[in-house]
Amino acid sequence: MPREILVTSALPYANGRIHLGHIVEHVQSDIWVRAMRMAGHTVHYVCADDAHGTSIMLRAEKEGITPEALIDGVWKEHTADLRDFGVAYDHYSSTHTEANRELTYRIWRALEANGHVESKPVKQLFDPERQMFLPDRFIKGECPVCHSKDQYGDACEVCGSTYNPIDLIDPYSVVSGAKPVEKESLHFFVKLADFEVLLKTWLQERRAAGGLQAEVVNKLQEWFAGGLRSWDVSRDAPYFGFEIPGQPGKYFYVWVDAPVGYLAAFRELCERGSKPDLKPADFERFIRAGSDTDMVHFIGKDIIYFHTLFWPAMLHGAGLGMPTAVNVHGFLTVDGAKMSKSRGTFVNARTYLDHLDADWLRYYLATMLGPTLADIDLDLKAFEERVNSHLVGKWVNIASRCAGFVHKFFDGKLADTLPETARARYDAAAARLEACAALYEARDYAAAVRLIIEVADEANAYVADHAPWVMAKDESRRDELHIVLTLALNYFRLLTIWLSPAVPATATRAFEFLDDRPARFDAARAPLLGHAIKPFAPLATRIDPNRITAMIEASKESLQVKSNPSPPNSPLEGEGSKARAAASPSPESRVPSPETISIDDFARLDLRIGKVLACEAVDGSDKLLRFELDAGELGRRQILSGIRAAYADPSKLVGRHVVFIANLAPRKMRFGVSEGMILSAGTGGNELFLLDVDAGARAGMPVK
RNA sequence: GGCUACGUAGCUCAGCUGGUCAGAGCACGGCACUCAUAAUGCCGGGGUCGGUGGUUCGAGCCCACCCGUAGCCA
Repeated sequence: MPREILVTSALPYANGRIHLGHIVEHVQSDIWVRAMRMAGHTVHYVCADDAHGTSIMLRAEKEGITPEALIDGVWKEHTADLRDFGVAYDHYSSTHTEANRELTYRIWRALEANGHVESKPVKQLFDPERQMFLPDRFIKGECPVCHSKDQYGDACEVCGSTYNPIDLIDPYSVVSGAKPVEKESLHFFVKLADFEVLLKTWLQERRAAGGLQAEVVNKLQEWFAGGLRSWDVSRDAPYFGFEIPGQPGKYFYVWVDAPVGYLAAFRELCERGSKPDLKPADFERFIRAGSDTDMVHFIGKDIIYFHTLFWPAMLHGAGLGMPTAVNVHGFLTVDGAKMSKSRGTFVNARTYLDHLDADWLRYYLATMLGPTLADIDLDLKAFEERVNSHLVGKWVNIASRCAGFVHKFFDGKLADTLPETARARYDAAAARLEACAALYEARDYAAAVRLIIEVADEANAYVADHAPWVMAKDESRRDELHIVLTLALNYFRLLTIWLSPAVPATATRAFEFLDDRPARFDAARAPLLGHAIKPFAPLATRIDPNRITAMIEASKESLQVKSNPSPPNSPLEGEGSKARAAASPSPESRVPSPETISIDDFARLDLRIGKVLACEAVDGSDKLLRFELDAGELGRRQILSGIRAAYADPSKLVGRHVVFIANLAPRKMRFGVSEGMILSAGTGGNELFLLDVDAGARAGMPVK
């Protein structure tokens, strides 16, 4: 039964660029939308920039422009990035629109009228210089637990503890540097507890219907167990956002109007009349309670809370329909680790596009994406191999190896009919791939692609078994040859149809070659016969690994911010590891080893693993860094180490493991006692590299 | 700290309600083929399914504990 579905992706924040983490989500939803359309459903696909909040206000100020100018520029960039990744929104709006203001007000007034709003005074830190309340992330100070300096107001990055910004020692405003003062102000709250029963019912019902993943519901049970607190939805001026009606100086917290932005974008789409199947009146039909249309959200696991508690509660409280599904995905890691600016694995969408093809990443992501919220890893080597092998070696290769014969011997035309055995073969493959429709719908793209590639293997084996290049030499076998080529190219068409949601641009080129434009999965049921194809041109090229390397290099943020006219091979300028490797002496030319020592001599050294708890430059010294190490059973160690020239940003070292000598006699220095020595490789100066240890090692472990 | 996931061949992952479940792809080795973007086909080596106990006639699959990883704690 065809459905009418409104699909959204989480709104990217207008205070930053689109990066590969965002792309996972937009590609996931885009593939879903394309697949659902090909299955015959009517889908409306919208998104928007999330344009409000303190961060945007302050950044605009810093750049000396209005917030409107800032978000306008970012919008242009975001939409171009997404478009070039093949993500085809019907409409991409912004939360800073009149449509959104109206809808936000409408929902708010309904919540108020239904008695779901309360107000009470709240004490918060206030910047007396800037005359503004400070969000947690805009206050820094010393951690009340481990006493690390310069920690944010919500949590300590060194010891991981969470606290209230009021508990920070010596807090200061990130905005002005002033010492914040406590100040009271009236805040407005949505009484979430009013919706507890409703939400529990909704969650169970959605879970049963497949609209929510079991893991998500589990997660939410925790929050229910703790009781639902009222949700603080107001912020005081100055704030870039919508003023609360009837409350001058009070603004809606950005998380109120952000999800409403889904609906506002959809309303704009309805009113714009750009889609023949959508009229202005459809808006109310979609959003009303009890609508038979669907609303499906795609989000990351970090914002589950907002979309499964606040958002449905707001909608219901305002008398509107709740979401049909909230599909949650995990985070993207690169080469098994969190994206890192210094390693160059924090890649902006545009940087990727400057070096690589969008469909390559879309394909790789499709092979990794499943219905769970497991994180997905972009393994750069696997990415290269899989794209080259699957896309070029298996899929496109089928067309590439057959096209020449068809043009040479048959004037570019496929056979008019397939004999029974060949037809049976086609039908079996087509029937097998129909399972992909359900897999796409269930967001198990990885399973769908696995199936498709299995059939591609089958197709290549078929070609190899029938060896058209042998038949081609025998004029009496022309008909036989024609059949083999026709079936092989129909395999190719079949695969292309099912692959097209994942790799739309490449599929479009493939269909141009076939001179065929199937819009539905249904088209795969009947093979293409008696049909002329176009000359073959390469549909997809292999990934040159150098381009991946170039992309990573381009993404590296120099650790050394200040421009230091250093030698070209400075390790701090974009790593330069290859340059160093090339410059290092060959094994043959190595300096002769110093005299040998006995195992006992070595045993005298107590080498240990230490975890860096804190690291900072020592005031008054231009060489020293002060380390605080977790040495496991040995407790904590303070070590002063002269490697500052090589590690300009000591905070980046916090959390990593180092190797140090634990039984070196403590040494009193001008800046304190150093209890050991941290090992690093290199010749000194800025040519120093801390030793690393493989994952699994723990603080305090002996090194032997 | 509490909670929630996850931990299967070198790499990325499949393994449905416990009973050919020890698998696939890539990588690697050998052979074949030469139509094709050195693409394709066939064969092969490789894992005590994180660890330890337990439930069961039988456990990657269920339970407990431990270790490791990730995330969440409004």
